[in-house]
Order: sequence, then C-alpha cells, then structure tokens
Amino acid sequence: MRATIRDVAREAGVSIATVSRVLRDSTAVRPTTRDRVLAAADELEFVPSALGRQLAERRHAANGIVFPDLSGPYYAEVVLGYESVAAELGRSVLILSTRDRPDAESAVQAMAERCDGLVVLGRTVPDAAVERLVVRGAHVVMVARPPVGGADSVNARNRQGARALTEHLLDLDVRRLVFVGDPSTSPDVAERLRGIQEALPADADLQLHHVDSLDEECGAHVVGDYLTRALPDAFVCANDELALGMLGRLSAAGVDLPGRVKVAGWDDVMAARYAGLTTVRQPMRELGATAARLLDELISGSRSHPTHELLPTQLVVRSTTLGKVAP
Amino acid sequence: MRATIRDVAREAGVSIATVSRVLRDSTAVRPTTRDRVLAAADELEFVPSALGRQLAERRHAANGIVFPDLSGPYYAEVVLGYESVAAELGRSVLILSTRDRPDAESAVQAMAERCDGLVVLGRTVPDAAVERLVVRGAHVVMVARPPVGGADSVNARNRQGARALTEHLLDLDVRRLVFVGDPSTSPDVAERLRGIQEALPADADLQLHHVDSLDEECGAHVVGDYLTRALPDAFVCANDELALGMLGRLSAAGVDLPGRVKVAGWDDVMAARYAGLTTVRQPMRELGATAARLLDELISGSRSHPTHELLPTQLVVRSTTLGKVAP
DNA sequence: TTGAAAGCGGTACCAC
DNA sequence: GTGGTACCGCTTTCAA
Repeated sequence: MRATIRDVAREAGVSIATVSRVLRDSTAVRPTTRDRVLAAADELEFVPSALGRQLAERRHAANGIVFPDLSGPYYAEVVLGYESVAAELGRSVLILSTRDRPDAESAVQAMAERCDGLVVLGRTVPDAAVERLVVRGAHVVMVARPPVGGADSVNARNRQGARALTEHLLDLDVRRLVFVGDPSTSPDVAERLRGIQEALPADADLQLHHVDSLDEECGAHVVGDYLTRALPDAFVCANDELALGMLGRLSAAGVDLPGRVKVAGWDDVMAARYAGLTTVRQPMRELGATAARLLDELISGSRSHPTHELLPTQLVVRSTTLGKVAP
Repeated sequence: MRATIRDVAREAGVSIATVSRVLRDSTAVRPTTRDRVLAAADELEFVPSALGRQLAERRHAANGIVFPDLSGPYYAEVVLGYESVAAELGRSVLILSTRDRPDAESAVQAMAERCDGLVVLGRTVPDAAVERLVVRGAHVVMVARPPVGGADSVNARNRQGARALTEHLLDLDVRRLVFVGDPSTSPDVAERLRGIQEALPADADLQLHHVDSLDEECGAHVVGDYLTRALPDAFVCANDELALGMLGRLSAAGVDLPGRVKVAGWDDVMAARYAGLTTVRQPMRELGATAARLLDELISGSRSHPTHELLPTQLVVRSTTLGKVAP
C-alpha cells in the first residue's frame, strides 16, 4: 500500500500535523524537524492523497466543461483554450460530451459533484437544469449561449458578424438569400440569423432552410433540394461544415460558383481556407480561456455578481462570395 | 451548507449506516424505514458527496487522458472515443494537454493522483515518467506509442498502411520520394517512415525532410525549399495538415499536381476530402474507445497481464496521386 | 515549535 | 433489520 501521512509522521518521529505543515510549508517549522520530515517523505516516496486533501479542504481543485461534441474544430478549440487557462490556475479539467447521451442531465449533475464549477457550451443542457445547478450553489459559466439564472456567460458577437457578412453580400447585389441551419439547435445560430435579418433591407428576401444537424452531409442534402427549383443569390450557413458540404455538392452538380450562387459559412475552420470559403471567424480558443477566467473569479469568490463577456468576430472574405450577382 | 448523510439520518430518525444502505440499496432494509429515509433525503435535497464516497471506497471513478494538443482532428477524435466509452463505464474523464507546458511531467503525476488510471497519447511524456507511474501502481494505457514498462498499448497499423501507400505510389512509377515529417516527434510517424522504407525497392530514392511541427505552415514552408531545386516524384507527409499546407503552396506556385508531383497525407481528416488528398485513414475514435476498454480491464482487475492492440488502417486514394509519373 | 484531536462525508464491519 | 463505530487521508484549530 502507498504511504500515508501517518507513515511519514512515524518515520520522522513527529505528529501528522507537523508533516502536513512541512508539506504545505504553512506555519514555521524548525529547520531540523523539517529536514527529518522531508527525508522521511522522500524515503517512503510519499505523495499526498488528492482525495484526502480535497475532502479536508472541501474543494476539488477541478473544473468541468460540458460540450455537445468534439468532432468539429469549434468545440475542440474552445476546450483547449479552457484547459490551458484552468491548468495555469492549478485546476484539473473534467470533460463531458453530451453527444448521443440520453441521460445528459444526470451526467451533468454528477459532474457538478466532482468539481468546483463548470462551463456549459451551447445547447447541451436544458435551461432548467442549469438553473438547478446554480440554485444548488454550483458555479456556472455559459459559453455560446445566453446566460441563465445568474450564471456568467461568454459569447462571440454573432449579430455583429452576421451584419458584416450581410452587408458584404448586399454589396455584391445579393437580394435573395437562404439561411441554412436550425436556429433552435443553438442560441448562437439564432443570433446569426437575427443579425442577418437586421441588416437586410426591405426589398431583400430571406428564406430559412432547416436542417437536422450542422454537418457536411446535411449541407450536401440541402443542395439536392435546390437543383429542382430556383437557386437563391446566396446561401449563408450556420457553420462551415454545412457550407463545405454544400460546396462539394454544388460543384458536383456543375453549378457556377460564385457566379450563379454564393456561399458563406461560419467559424473559419481549417477546411474553409482550402475550400476558399467566405466565413465569419470567431475567437474559439479565447472563448474557452475567458470562460475559465470567469469561472475562477466565481470560485475564488473575487466576484459575486454575474458578468457577461462579448468577444469580437471577423468577416473573412474568400472566393465563394466574389463578384456581383448577374443581373 | 449542503445536507450530509448525518442530516438525513437525523431527519429520518435512523443511523447513518441505514441511510447509506438505502442509498446504495445494498443490504435489506425494511420498506417503511427505507421510505422514511428517502423522504428525508428528498426533503433535504440530499446529494451524496462524491469526495466522501471516493475516499471511503478508495477509488476515483475517474480516468485521465494526456494528449499533446487538440488542434488537429486527430487527438480530438481519440479523446471523443475515449470519453464516450469511459462515460458508459461510469467514469469521469480528466484531460491534460501538454502543449506549451514545461512542467508536463509533474502535471501528469498530479493527474495520476486524481484518477484510477490514465491514457497517454503519443510522445507527451518521457518513457521514464510513464514507468514511474506504472511502478507506483498506476494503470496506464499508451496510445499511438510503443508500450513502456508493462503498460498496455493501442496502436494503428502504421507500417501496413505505409506499405499500402508506398505500393500505390510505386504503381504510378514514383521512384524518388520525400517523406516530410520528423520521426522523432512521434513513434507513429517513425513507424510510417519504416513502413515506406520496407516497401521501397532498391532502385527507389527516399529522402527525409525534417520539419519542426506537423502543421500547415510547416508544409507550406517545405515547398519553398523545393521551388529552387528539383522536385521529387512524390511527397509523403506525416499527417494531413502538413500535406494540406504543401498543396496550397504548390498550387500557388503553379506546380502541376498530380502531374509534376504527387502528395499524400495521413489520418484522413475532414479537410483532406475537400482537397482531394490521398491519405491513410486510421480509426481515431476507435483508438480512444479501445484504450478506455483496456484501462477498465486494468482497473477492475479483470486482467493483469499487459496487452497490445493493433487497429487497422486503410489507404484512401484521391486526386493528389492520380496518373503515372511522366517519363 | 509541536502535538492531540476534531472534523470533512461517506462506507462497511460487527454487534445486538 | 439497525445502530455504533472505526476507518479512508488529509487540514486545521487549540493547547501545551
């Protein structure tokens, strides 16, 4: 069995209190005693039990993060930014993916029991569940989702990015556009749609094309629907994957792009560059990093009132939206 | 403060032992007592402390996973496969990225204190450190890396994939090829290089082009070196990102591809499809899932001897390696 | 400067 | 069936 603090105490001929002091170099300990303890600890290869410590300190020194998936680059980047800051702050990171998980809510509850606070990404958990967490005293930061019941939040300026993108399209004489994506899947997507609506003049026409999920396959499928009827001037997709799926199918169908139809995505993932896809970049890693900092403030108690951060977005114009719409 | 088991016991007029029994429905408890306890627990909104339980049971019910990064799709997929299985087995997942972390080894040690076992991906931690973990009784599974000191391992058949790819290139009359990547960065990469060497006939020429990291930027940079000197028949890259970086730069330089030079990558990430990149697919998610299962066997004690799994790879031919080399 | 002892919140053995 | 109680491994008063 592994050595405990009592073994070290016995070996060094001191009390466990003294061993604890030495290991946490808190109170002053006589140097000779200190050395004896360190020698004993070294001799026994003593490593303090994280569990014992956590229970006594009543803190986990760990944060959680809940995300729907890690497939696309988006969530992976957010998680990375989060982990990086959390590690700096001396906290472990627990992850929980809700993909294909029917018991997501109970899983989140269980996770909340194992950490000092957690970040919830997007629409992974119902509002009511988040509120329940907060009421029970959990520290919660929402990312890519409007704040709920006093929780902190971090979001990208979706509306602003959407407006910039829309204005760019308007400059190209786009008048009929289709938004591809389901605003109900994610608050972020809903915001993007709203931004477009805000920037659109009365003489423009915006249709909404619902899709079941935001992946390439769905994008390709969407194109199929339009091959038998009129194409709009432009498709604006809820994310890049969707747009990339459309690109593939459009070019396979021989549609002139960006001449006949323009396509834009969202996120600026790596593949977007290769496809020459116009998109709106959002600071994915920074979203995670900011969430980690806010969470730390909540946990350490240095701030008690909720705060809501907005991070910038940036329009990235590439070849899928070049040239004016043919008259 | 949150209710503890003692509060519930008092409220229900029973001992804590009985409360514990009811909550874990272990030993038989009289139904009326049981109901009283459940009512009290419900009334007090009692949720058992994970820490208390873990300390008493002397298990964390959590697994760790150490990876270098999460930027590319590769590690993200592995982590996802891992998390998915771990969750099914009722274990939480702790993550640790070693990217830009000078104290990686101590961070891994700390993580090992917080979980029942962990998975180490690629060259994130020195062999000696892994051995130390194993010696101290930690359950360790290595992924994309040769086993160390009695740890389990899960790997893709890199050699086999590399041979298949090489034979494909040979069929196209490729004779002079350059392997782009640093075999010392990862055992996986070293295996791929070895596979190529094995499949190459004596009259073929294989050069090794070292790069500092396996990202697109490096790929683009590599191309720069060849614009002033002779191009090989084909570039085989250590991963897709590298290959994609090369593709962009090559086409910018107006090099005929795949006529003048062929390019192949590794992993089959999403962007590879859009770029029409020939590559070798490996079952990323399955690597993680398998690791989680092996780890569970280790932790549950259902297996004590180390085991080593090899997962299949698959050659995916696309447009970057079409047509024979011009004579 | 150091030690004894009371927690932290559970589990589980041993009596009754 | 239940209750008393001894842990699990550490931190932290309170005294000495």
